[in-house]
Amino acid sequence: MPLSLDALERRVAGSGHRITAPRRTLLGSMQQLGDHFTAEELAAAAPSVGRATVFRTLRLLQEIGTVCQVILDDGTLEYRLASGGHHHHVVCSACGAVDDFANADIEALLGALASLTGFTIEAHRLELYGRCARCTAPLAATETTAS
Amino acid sequence: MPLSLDALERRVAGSGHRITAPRRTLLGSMQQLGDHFTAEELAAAAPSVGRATVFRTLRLLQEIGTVCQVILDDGTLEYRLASGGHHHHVVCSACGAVDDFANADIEALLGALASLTGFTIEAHRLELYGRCARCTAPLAATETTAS
DNA sequence: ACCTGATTGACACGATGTCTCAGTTACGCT
DNA sequence: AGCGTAACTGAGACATCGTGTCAATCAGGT
Repeated sequence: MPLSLDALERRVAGSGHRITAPRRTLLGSMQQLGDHFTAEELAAAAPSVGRATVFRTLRLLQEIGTVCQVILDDGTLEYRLASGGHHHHVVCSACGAVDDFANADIEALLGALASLTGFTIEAHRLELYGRCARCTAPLAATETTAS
Repeated sequence: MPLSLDALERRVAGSGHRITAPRRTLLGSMQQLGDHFTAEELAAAAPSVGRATVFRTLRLLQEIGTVCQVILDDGTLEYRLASGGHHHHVVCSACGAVDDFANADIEALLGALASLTGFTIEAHRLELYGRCARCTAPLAATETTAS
């Protein structure tokens, strides 16, 4: 749990938005849901909050950089409390774990791609899919463990 | 127009699927729609084909690698006749142009990221957003691009 | 305590895609 | 050429995910 509820609330307040009971509830639920969650899971975890508010709050938190989207392998969306700053995701296709990473090499590569394509790159998405260390190991040893 | 209708049909047939009138219609419409199109545009361009079939065919063509998805900046999906093979997209946020590119450096970088994250990378998505050469030029004249 | 705009919940709506199912069709086989 | 069968199709109901509307409520500066 890298971010306290307090810190999250301060981020909301600091961005010029109000701290309300539903928002507090949602922030708390997000922490309890852990690493990553769908909008639906969040709505289910906070039944006292209206669906529209769940989506509105998710959008707000994305705008202020407190939450980020993860696009899964199959194209579905999950959300995740962001540690902050620009980063990318690695998603384990076996256990669903999501990790962040930021890599200067990628940003450098984008510069090269800019001249290659003639585009001025303004933004990008990069998502990696694979198996995390924990899920790779048992697979190599005995193929029975998984799924 | 790199791929003839014939070539497209042969790809479908070659993958063990039938050539039917709706599929032929859709392939033709895709070519006429040009570079990239939404499912809805395709459905509108081929009104004789049922909506379900449009989506089914898009899925089929994705599976056999004839069509690929482009995730736009705002998260919406477009489709595109794939030149084939693994590649990435650059999307112009001004005119909507979509370009492909494949880059060995990226694949190399993924190897480095694998050891960095401990993941075994199996797949990835990379989409770039920016302005194509044509859209960058007039902008540079009037206003200096930043960020 | 008061004011006022931000926020909310309920629900209708919209966009995008899938499922079902009875009817049709491609195409390998004879 | 004719047949049989599994693949395919269209129509429309349904599922999922998210947004718009609007009257009621609330946070937080004064």
